[in-house]
Amino acid sequence: MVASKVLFGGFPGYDGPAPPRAMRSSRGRGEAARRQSVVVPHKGRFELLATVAGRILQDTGVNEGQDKLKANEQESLKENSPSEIDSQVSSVGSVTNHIFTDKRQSATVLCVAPTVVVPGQLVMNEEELQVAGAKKNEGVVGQGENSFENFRSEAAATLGSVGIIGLGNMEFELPLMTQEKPMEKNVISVECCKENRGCSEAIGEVMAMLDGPVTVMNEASSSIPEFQSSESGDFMKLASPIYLQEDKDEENVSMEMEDKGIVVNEKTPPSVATSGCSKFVSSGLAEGHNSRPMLKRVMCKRDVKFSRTKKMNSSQHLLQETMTKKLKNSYSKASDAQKVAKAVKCTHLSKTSIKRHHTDMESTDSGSSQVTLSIKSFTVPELFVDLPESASILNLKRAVMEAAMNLLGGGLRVRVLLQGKKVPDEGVTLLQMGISPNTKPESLGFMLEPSPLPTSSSATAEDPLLVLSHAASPPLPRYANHCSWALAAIHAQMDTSCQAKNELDPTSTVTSNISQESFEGESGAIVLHPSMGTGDNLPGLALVPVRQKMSCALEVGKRRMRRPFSVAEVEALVHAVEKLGTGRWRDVKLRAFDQAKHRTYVDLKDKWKTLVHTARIAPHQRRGEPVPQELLERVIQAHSYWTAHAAKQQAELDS
DNA sequence: CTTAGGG
DNA sequence: CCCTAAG
Repeated sequence: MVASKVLFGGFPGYDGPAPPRAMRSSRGRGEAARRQSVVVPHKGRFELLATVAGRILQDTGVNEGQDKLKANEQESLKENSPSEIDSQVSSVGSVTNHIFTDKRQSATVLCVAPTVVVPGQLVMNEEELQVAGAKKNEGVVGQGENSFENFRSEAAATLGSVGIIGLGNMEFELPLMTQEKPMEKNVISVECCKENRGCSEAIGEVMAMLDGPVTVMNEASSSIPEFQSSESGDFMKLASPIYLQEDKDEENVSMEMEDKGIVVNEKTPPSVATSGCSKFVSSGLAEGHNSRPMLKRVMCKRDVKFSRTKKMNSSQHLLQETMTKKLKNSYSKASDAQKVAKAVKCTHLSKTSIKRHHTDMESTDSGSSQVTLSIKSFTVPELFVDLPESASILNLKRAVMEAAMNLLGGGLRVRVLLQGKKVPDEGVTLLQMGISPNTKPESLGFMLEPSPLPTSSSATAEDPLLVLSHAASPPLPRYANHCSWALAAIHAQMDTSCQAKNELDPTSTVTSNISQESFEGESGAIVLHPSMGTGDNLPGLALVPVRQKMSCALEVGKRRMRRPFSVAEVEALVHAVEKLGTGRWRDVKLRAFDQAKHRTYVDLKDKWKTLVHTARIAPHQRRGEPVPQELLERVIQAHSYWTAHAAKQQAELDS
């Protein structure tokens, strides 16, 4: 009696990191340095950019066009050797914790099946998916050493026309932390094919949890009413096509994604025992060895609602604009709707929890208790990319990729946090650290920090920290693809969320604060927040700006990301300077950029300097987003005025 | 911490 | 944007 489980890891029904906190005072950078180093002290979530990084390094590519699919595939087949990024990963104590190793791929792959798999980025609707899937047989989770690749290939072959499995579509369970009920609240799991319980019931349960219709298909991609039990254990592949809901409003550019369907943690997830999952995996692995496990697909219809917000003052960031515009444009064009879907899908994918089942652990049972950890979410530092609107999607992807790689720069490493504090001694065992099966999940956390060493040198050391270095990954070619997309999507979504709140008119003297959220992102990261915990109205996967040390850490030695001033910001700056003069940048900051955490008064001062310069040079010599002549003239005016009239006692005028 | 400027 | 001397 093989008990299969369907783990809906991809549907953020979990609790996410703590919600964003209030902002701190708005004083220069000093604060950044003082920021707390708490990453996700909350649910012990594994906020891990490493995840992304890992995916970047090893994941499959997302294809823009079906035609590129094969090319990418081949490319990946020959050049992609997951082992390159083999996990230098920790072996905290006796627990070996590989994250991106090919060795355990067999185990990993098997986990793929029971995980929510959102096939590709191009899936637009069920029909399409079905059609695509009907062309060939369902991809089957492979076995053996190359299972991952096999799966990937097969999935690609199967879902080729609809893209390839994307980021975060797999579940990984990191056997690092002890959790009595690791899955609880985090993964929707359904007992399938268990004893008298029919799969149909399981599906029904899933449907109930997802609050949406679920179509179960067999290998022939034909819908089957009931999920049949298989002796070798069933593997269900869950796809959740995202539907777009057309919105008439053409004016609004910003969009807000609202995927209610993703909020599933409301419902009480069926209790699941880790062991059960492991068993499932292991059993599946064992049995699937000789007989390829059936891969079935369950499609869960989901609606992604796009609600546009009102005005969108010239956006704060170029990418923001570009992205939104792209989205908008594509949105308007029926034929391009897919692009939107792509972005959405990516976002969706990125939100997918990443867990991993570590079957090897089973045998480690030498007296000590098993410690299992499941990664539910990860944090991705903010990325900014500038692109002209004329840039192609590919350009965008590459740019994002570059940004991501740049971010990863010197490498990142994972730091274990126990009760909010870094665990310095990496040789200590979990037991010694008090990480036992009874440890409260929330007491354990992780954070990313820049690798102290320039590159991967630390990898050689026994440094149990996971070190990710882009040195190990050939840049764009194949990893770039979908990961960049995912990141881009993340950013895009974040942007939209910002805009949603940015209803203030920068020109307004009093309320010329630029969108809080958008600027707050400076603090560093956005957390893919599976679900804020409650309310169905809450976007299941809100991106939560998080202020954390990590961002600081990542900033170490690195030049700050370039964030061109938007016209709106320039406007705000000019307005403020007109009023305060050119010698009180602190006040200007407070007055017009109080919420823009990433704009220091020095930045404003510098910007003013460049503005003055810009205003003086010939228009054709200017670069970047063109600043309205009107503004430039005001710059000249204000500049000359204030240089003449020493900053009198204008102090009263402000306040 | 702020300013003011050069790099 | 960064770096820094100065105040």
